[in-house]
Parts: sequence; C-alpha cells; structure tokens
Amino acid sequence: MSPRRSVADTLETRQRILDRSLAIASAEGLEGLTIGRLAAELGMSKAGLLGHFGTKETLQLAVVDQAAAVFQREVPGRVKQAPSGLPHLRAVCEAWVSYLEREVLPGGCFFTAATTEFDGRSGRVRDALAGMNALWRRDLRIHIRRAVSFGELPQDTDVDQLIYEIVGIMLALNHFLQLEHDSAAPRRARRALERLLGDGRGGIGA
Amino acid sequence: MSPRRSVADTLETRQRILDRSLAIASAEGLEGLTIGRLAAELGMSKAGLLGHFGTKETLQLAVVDQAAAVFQREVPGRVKQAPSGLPHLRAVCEAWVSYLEREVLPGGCFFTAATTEFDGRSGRVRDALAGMNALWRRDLRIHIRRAVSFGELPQDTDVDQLIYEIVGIMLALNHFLQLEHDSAAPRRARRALERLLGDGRGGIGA
DNA sequence: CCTACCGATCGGTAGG
DNA sequence: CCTACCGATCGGTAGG
Repeated sequence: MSPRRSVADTLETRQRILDRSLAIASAEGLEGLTIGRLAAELGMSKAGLLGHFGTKETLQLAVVDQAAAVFQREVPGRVKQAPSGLPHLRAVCEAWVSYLEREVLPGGCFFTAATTEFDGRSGRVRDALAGMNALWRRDLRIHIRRAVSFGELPQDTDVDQLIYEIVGIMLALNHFLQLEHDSAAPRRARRALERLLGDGRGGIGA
Repeated sequence: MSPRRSVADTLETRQRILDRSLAIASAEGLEGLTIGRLAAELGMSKAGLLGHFGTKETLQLAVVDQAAAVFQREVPGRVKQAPSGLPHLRAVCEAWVSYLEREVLPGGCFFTAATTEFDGRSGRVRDALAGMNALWRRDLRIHIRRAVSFGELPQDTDVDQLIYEIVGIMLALNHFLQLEHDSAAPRRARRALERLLGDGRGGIGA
C-alpha cells in the first residue's frame, strides 16, 4: 500500500535541493542558480527536480524562504535569551556580525547578493526579498524602540536613522569581507556599532 | 583612399556600444549584459559588435573602465575647486551622495552591483573591480589624511575605520534607494556623514 | 560591418 | 522520479 517514495522521503529530497540551491545562489546569485547545473550537482534529472517546484521562479521563492530560515536560526535565534531592550539590540547586531564573519553561507550574505541582483527588476522574487528586508527592519525597530522606552537610548533617537546606519555597517562588512577578504572588517563593524550603541551616550538624537 | 569607416566613426561606434552596455549592466548586471541583446538594442549584428572587443570578457572590462570614467566625472570631477582637507573630503562625499541620488545610471551604483555580482568569482573582471575600489579608497584616504594633518579631524583618527563607515553609508544609500525607493535615504546618508565629518568634533578617534 | 552557422546550455514539457 | 525532447538563447567563429 505504501508508495515507493514516502512523504518523508519527498520532503527530504526537497530539503536537499533547497540546501544546495541556497549554497549555489548565495555564491553565484539567484539567476546563476540554473536547473541544469543544480540537477547535475544533485545527481538527478532536471525534470525530477522541477517536479518539486514547477518553475524556476517557484524554486527561487523557496530559496528566499530557506535563506530567511537560516538567517532567523543564526541571528535572532541565537540571542533569544538576551535581556529585552539595548542588550537585546546589541546581541542581535553581534550575532549578525558573527554570522557574516563565520561565512555561514558561501559568498557571504545571501540577502545582500540577491537584493542587489533583483532590486532593478519586478516580480514575485523581488517582492519577496523586499518583504524579508522589511520584516527584519521591523524586528530591529522593535528592539530600538524598547531600548528608547527603557531609557537605554536617548529619547530623541531617530529610529530609522539608526536602522539606516546599522544596515550600512553590515553592508560594508559584507563588502570588505567578500571583495577584499579584509580580516579587519569585523573589528571595524563592531567598533562602528559600539559608537552607535555602546553605552547609551553615542545614540542618534533628532 | 579613405576607408568606408574612418577611425573617428569606429571610435564613435565603440563609444555607443559602451554607453549602452553600461546602462544595461548597471540595471541588470555584467552577466545580464548579453551580446545578442546588446546587438539587438544597437541595431547591429553580434559579429559586428564583437569585432570591437573580441570577447565578452573584454567588453566587460571596457564597461568597468567606462563606469569608472563616469564616476570620476560625476564625483571627484565635480569638486576639484573645493579647498584641500576636510572641505574637499566633505565635498567628495556630498558629490557621491548626489551621484546616487540623481540616479546617473539606471539601477544605481554600477560598482556596487558589479562588485556584489563578481566578489565570489575569480578572473580579470573581478580583479578590475577590486582595483577600482582600491583606487577610490586611496583617494578617500588621501583626503582624510590631509584633513588630519590640517587639524580638521582628530590626530588619532582611525583612517581605515572612517573609510569603512563612509563606504557603509554609501552602500546603505544605494540599498534603500534601489530596493525601497526610500526618498528619505539621501537625507539619512547626509546626516550620518555630518556626524562623522560635520565639525571636526565627531571624528573617529583610536 | 554583414550573413550564416557552430556546439552548449537555458527553462520547461510530454509521457511514462 | 526517469528519458527524450522542444524552441530560444548563449558566446563565439568562418568567411566575406
């Protein structure tokens, strides 16, 4: 009565495809992820592979979700125990730096690469990437607001300005690590963050 | 005696190819710049087009040079009259923000897009991009050092830290403009720069 | 600068 | 999950 492939096997295959896809896409881009190459690396046929996703765009959307899951696990997932407010914000930023420093994914931050690749286009992949970025900024905003309400950051802190500057620090970290292989970059990122969030005196007033 | 195509005509055609190539590449990436599409948009044959460059890689390298020429004209070229030292550094950064704000190239900063696209690869294009980035950082370094020696920035300024943070501000500007179409981003960039370079008191000490 | 052509690869489908 | 196949496009070349 049981099918030759159980549901569990199917899900496992799907996960294998996604893991390999994410590795390829973070190193070579979401367009560089081609069906033929992916099938060859996985030792399966293109048709068998496409059976799991239907089209390349659906695969790309699934890869975006997978990347978000990895980021969620490696950054906010590592600091759940940090006290609310400024300590949590600092812990999240440190986990973010560490995530980039450890090169969890080959080619650095998947979202930086994919966002830069798709920001000039339109369609569902671009929208999904923009949505993930917006969700993450919302997380940051929550932590910043808490830190302000707890008096750990100045009352006149410009929240969006602070988010802007944190994002810039992370983009620069990815840039100097990936293009220059600059091992001093994580230190520079931490120092810049320290200046923004260090002791509550360096905050960004209005 | 004169050839059907003069040297001037040939150079003009070459420039037409480069201008169009740069527009395509900054919007769609250096790999998205395909010979067939470029030839179609220019109303010429692929063979005629390749006659000017030989291979796609040579074309890509020429596009990198062209992008550098545009950046040179639009950023340092616009502030030659600014007084040496901190005023020059601030003028260069303002021209850089303005360059991104005006969207001189469709799709934003060509170098940001191309660098992210090629940072995980090897080869001449990647090396050319890394070289251009290094040259530009050298320019910034010169201006920062002058500002320090003139006493306009603190003596203990960490020059590479300052470059890191300026680059982050510009990467974030490109990110928020291109992905979020956030019209407040230039203001945030200027504010962040003001905090770094504003009045000589916000400098980055060691 | 052109036409005509090459092998390779693209995303995807038919049929099983 | 497979084989076999599709039309389209890729970078590039031969020959003029």
